[in-house]
Amino acid sequence: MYEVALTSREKNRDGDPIISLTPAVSRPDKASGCQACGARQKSICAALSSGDLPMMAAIRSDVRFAPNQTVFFEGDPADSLFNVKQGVVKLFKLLADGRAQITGFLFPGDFLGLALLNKYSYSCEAVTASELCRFPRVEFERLLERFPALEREVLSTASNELAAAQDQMLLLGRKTAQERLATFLIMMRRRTAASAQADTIVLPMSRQDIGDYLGLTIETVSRTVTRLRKSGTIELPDPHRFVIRDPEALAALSGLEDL
Amino acid sequence: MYEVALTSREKNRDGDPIISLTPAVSRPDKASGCQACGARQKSICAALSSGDLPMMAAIRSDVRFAPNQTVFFEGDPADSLFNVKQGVVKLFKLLADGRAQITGFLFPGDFLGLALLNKYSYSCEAVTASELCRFPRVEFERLLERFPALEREVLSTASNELAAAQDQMLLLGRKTAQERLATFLIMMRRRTAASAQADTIVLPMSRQDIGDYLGLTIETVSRTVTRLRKSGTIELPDPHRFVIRDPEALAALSGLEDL
DNA sequence: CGATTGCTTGACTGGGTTCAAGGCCAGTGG
DNA sequence: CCACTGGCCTTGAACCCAGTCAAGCAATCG
Repeated sequence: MYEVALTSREKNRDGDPIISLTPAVSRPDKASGCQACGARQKSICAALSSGDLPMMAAIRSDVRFAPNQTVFFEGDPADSLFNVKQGVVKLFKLLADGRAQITGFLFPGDFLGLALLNKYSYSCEAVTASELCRFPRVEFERLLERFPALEREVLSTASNELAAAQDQMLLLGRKTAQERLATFLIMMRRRTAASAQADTIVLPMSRQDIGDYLGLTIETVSRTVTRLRKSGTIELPDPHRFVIRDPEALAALSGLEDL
Repeated sequence: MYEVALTSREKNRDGDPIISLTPAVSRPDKASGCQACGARQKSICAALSSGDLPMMAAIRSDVRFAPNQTVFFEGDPADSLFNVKQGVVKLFKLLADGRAQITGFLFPGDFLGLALLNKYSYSCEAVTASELCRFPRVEFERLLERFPALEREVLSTASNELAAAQDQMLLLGRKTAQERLATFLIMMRRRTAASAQADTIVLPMSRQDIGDYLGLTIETVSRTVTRLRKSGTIELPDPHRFVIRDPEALAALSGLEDL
């Protein structure tokens, strides 16, 4: 098993050479079809009919990652695209001195790997133990040509991400710490919606990750969480479990229209 | 002619109803073909062969906008897509209290209008007198279905914008004022590259716009410009004309790898 | 001309960062 | 079983970068 204890941030600080590790736990699994995939309905694969699914199954394989393990680094040759099947992964960019900006957290069903010039323009790391469905780029592009509905779906996904990115720019450029955290909690609640306990959201990422996503330090995240807690807007059974006591108050703080 | 003196920011602050104005100066111009279009080579239209161009020409029309005139507002029905032919336009989002975040400046050849749920998720306003090439959404989508190369090009454009958006998130979340401005100048230089005077860049937008793009106030923009000027990195023949005296120093300040 | 608009500059403030310490908990080893 | 350790989170105190408030200047325009 590879040494994966260091985060990419620390690697960068120490000036170690940045080398993409092959997955520590990899289970090529082409045999298993896509029918049984739990993420299928939520992912781009939904664009294909059951009859066409085997075409996709033929080129895919499963890869697993331990928490904090790197999927790929910014600058790596972008020869794969992925669908998240299980777990949570993060996309991020680094500055030379180690400052990090997480550009997104990806959940089951989310798609990643669009790239230009055949280089990834961001790094990807597992937040929790994760399972990704991998497609070699060349074969995937052949699939896009063959199935316009799939390409349409990818374009739709990209448009979605673009809109989310613009929201995030508004957050990073103009919102206060409290507005950022409130917005974040509401967005996470939307993603987890339709679960049994709609108002309890479990955030598997660390305070550092939340800070790197919201453009804040861990201290500010912690203090702001405390403030929301003391005001009665949220409750914290444990540091990763957020119970939203007053959704309206949270929405009012977030600068968003609705929940 | 319509009253267009108020900016959208002021409109919002004053609580006026937000209504999309029809272009003050509109010249439907379907007759003119696309062959003579100066923006053609730089835009998505380049994906179509000369033989297929008339299909596109048949559905397009020209619209002109005066400086500060609104092309569309966030929330408007997204029934058009546009290509910038001349001038500069900005895309932006507003918070309820008037805080604004510009998510992008668009130059000739740039494409805009991708939207979900048939609503624009951002507003668009002319920075300078501009001419846009307009496509009705429904017809444009038929074109996408008919010409896979065009759809591929749109997807490529969206990927590009996504990468740019991620860079901007890094800037807004983690860079200092000086790093933001240096990055901005370098990006603008790249866009204007290959012109006669490569190191003189003309920025038509106001300090307010630059601030709204970089997540800063006009005062901070102004002070930072002054600092770069006094350090000899840049020179300012006039407030909108930036001469880059020391590109390497600027790159070093920006946190970017190259110019 | 005076008035307005856009940019700059100065003085002061404050929200968020930095630096530092302490608490909590799970894992480990004596 | 308990001391020790390290990771993660929280809290406090001091600081600082960018924001706020205010004034002044140059160019444009009615």
